[in-house]
Amino acid sequence: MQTIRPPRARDAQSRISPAGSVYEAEIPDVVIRRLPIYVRTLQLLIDQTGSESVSSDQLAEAIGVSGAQIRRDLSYFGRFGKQGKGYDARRLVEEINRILRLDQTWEVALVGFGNLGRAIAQYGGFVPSTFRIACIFDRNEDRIGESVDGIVIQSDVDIAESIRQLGVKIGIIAVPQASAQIVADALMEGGIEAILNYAPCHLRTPNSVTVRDVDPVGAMQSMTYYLSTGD
Amino acid sequence: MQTIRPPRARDAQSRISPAGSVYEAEIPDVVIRRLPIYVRTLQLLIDQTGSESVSSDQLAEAIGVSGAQIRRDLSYFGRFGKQGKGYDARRLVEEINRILRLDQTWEVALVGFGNLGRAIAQYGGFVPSTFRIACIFDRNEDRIGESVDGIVIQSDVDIAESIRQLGVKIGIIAVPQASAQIVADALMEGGIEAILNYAPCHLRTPNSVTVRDVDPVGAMQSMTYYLSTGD
DNA sequence: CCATGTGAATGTTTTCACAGCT
DNA sequence: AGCTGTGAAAACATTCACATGG
Repeated sequence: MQTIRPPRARDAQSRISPAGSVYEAEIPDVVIRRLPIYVRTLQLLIDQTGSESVSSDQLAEAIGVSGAQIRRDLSYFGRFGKQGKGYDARRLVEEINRILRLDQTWEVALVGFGNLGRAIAQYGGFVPSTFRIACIFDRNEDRIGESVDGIVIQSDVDIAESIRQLGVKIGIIAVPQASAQIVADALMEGGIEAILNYAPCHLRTPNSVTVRDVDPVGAMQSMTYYLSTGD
Repeated sequence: MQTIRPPRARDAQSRISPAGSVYEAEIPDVVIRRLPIYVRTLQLLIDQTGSESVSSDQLAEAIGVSGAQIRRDLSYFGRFGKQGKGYDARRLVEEINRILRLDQTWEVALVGFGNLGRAIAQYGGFVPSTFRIACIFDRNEDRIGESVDGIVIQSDVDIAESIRQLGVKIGIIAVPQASAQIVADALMEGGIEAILNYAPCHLRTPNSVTVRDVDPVGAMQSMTYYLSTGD
């Protein structure tokens, strides 16, 4: 997934400088995007090796980045390590989850219940149940009324009202390109703040809405550039 | 899709400097990753507005980037525009497709035929049939032998031999994290050159193999950082 | 005029390298 | 001795702004 318009960090953390004055620390979005990988890999290291303590270089090695990058990234948020020792793995997981606000459950609206939408709904991978699909919408009459896991599929006409009612802040767009902007507009009308966009197109949204594009086809199409000639 | 280890451009284009000496123009991977979006959006503009000619600013506006970026990106590969006029949309599509080597069909190996793998196999979105799933593998006895679109699902034991036989260069990993590296190793043993990785982990590969990670969960987990407080 | 293509400037991200703490 | 946290440097990416040419 490669977002072309990089959403910038709004909602900047404020920090106190040594001199005591308050300044805004604008945390790069590229850093925010890496944090989930740190959490996931820390969890893996805990489960596999049972290690309590992890150094930035150990974590870096497992992820395939540099230790300096991890230290720099974490330094945006505070000081979590012990010199000479490393990081307490379990505590670091908690800290990052707190930073990312993954220490609570978020309800999600899924729009589009075709092949892709169905796969997303069935997917168990939103693992520690941080995310819960609270409502599903489709425009297809045949699908409306059908229910999955106790969730009745609603008409896309109800998107705005329904998500506002439920207070859902995160939406997943799994509809064809032609309807994606219309769906995005409806979600925004309902007060959405974040969109995971599977449609292969750019969504027009204000800066207050975070968008992440999931684009496996684009990823494939860019890899062919590097393939060897001569076959 | 967010690759953390950015694969660097190998296989650099060589160009002739004005003075006549040959130098390597290393094209940034971030540029390569944008090209599919340019093609896709150009196609959209052609279909929707029927415009023959497109300026960098028009294309940029449709994508949500700057015109300068598009001009700079294209300049890595040549001079495709007409001053005062813009780009011939149809020709630019062809040129970029040629650069990306999307002017041919690529056979793909899919590993993992669970929920996700099935969704990928059924997915019609590898649209202009640039990619064709040539073989599918799974480790589950029950699934082996099953056939989809005339493709018989094979045992994962056969990965290396089978893809070498067929000359497949692109693999899709749609297996759980625990098996992902094993599958990647098998694919590499069979001579794979590019991997689209849906497993939420870092794959250890030599630089000669391009990897793109597809990570919708990570994308979601990073968006929560920006959600409004207060409820 | 209009819009490309590109040096130069600017902005962003990563890495280096080491003082300082355990 | 080992590893963090971070200034400073380097590498990388984007934007500015304009000469150039249809």
